[in-house]
Amino acid sequence: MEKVGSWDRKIVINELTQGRDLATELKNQLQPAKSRESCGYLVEKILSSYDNALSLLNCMALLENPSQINGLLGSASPGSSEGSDLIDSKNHVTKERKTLAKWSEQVRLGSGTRLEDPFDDGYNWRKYGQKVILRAKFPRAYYRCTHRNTQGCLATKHVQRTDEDTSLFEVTYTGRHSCIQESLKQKRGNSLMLKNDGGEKKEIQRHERHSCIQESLRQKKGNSLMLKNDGGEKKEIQRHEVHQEMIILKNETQELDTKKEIFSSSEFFSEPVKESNFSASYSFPFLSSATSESYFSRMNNSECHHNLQTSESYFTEIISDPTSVASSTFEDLDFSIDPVIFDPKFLETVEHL
DNA sequence: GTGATTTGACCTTT
DNA sequence: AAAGGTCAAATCAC
Repeated sequence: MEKVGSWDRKIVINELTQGRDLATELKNQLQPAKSRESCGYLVEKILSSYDNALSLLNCMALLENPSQINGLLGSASPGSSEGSDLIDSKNHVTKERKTLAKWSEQVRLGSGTRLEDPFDDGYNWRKYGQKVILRAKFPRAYYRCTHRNTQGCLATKHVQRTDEDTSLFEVTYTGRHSCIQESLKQKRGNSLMLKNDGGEKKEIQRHERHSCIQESLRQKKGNSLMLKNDGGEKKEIQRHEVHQEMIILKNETQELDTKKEIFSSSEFFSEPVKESNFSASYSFPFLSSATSESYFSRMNNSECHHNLQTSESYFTEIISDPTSVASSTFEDLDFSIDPVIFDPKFLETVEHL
């Protein structure tokens, strides 16, 4: 456990460091009054970093004290663990609503705008319910993220048409997205393509690049990737440089330099509508279609993976194979992680989710 | 056939 | 206990 703690600590330190850096960047953005959208994106990233750090700290506390796991995962009694998922008598999962991030905004339906347009916030939502609200003329519609099952994203929202102004809608969001959205990249442009062994392409959004690269790196067995600018000039990044991208695992200053070199801040945080002058074509021969979906379906209800945008697959591999932890997963990395022995009761609990 | 929506029932929160 | 929130079977759309 001790080793896991020190390993996770690196991730937490990195998340907090990233949050600080993003806050600094936001500060710089605010000075010349840059676009609202880029500022909003930065805020989102900052909050996400802090969420990740806090979620990790919660998980670490659990791993260090497995006796808490019953309270977290199995008990239906409210208030057993802050922000945790709970399982009710019918094995349903409910979230303690009061502990989730919640905010609302008002959206006006302009003339010529289709009804669904104001709610197209770039994320994919799936309607899961509608409810008549007391003293409200119009029913409230409930949506959750389409990627709830596949990526374990717990973001939800509800949309309520206001009584006074029928063109005005109040949209209340609960929980931030921990998923990678397909639609956002189309809206904002500056996408890049990932190609796997079979030639199957996967497009990723500009702001998703870093996490996506990290995800690809986690899949191991890669030697290089290619960057190509508008002039067709290619730049190959070798595997040892790729490792520098893994700020999640190695919190060193040189990797920040590498990141800046690939995605210079001016381009990375530029106006979303502008096309990037540095389109990238990545080829990851090691990018497989393997996902942690089976894990998500089992771990879907655990705070341990919620919001762990950058480390969920680590937990996946650690937990899914207790007999060969770490050494196989990270065999090509520049560091080693000592094997971890999990409490069998913990693994049993996870299996039953 | 697959994925999204509808809707009544059930659960949680206050 | 009432109201809000979620689930899941039935239904719809493609």
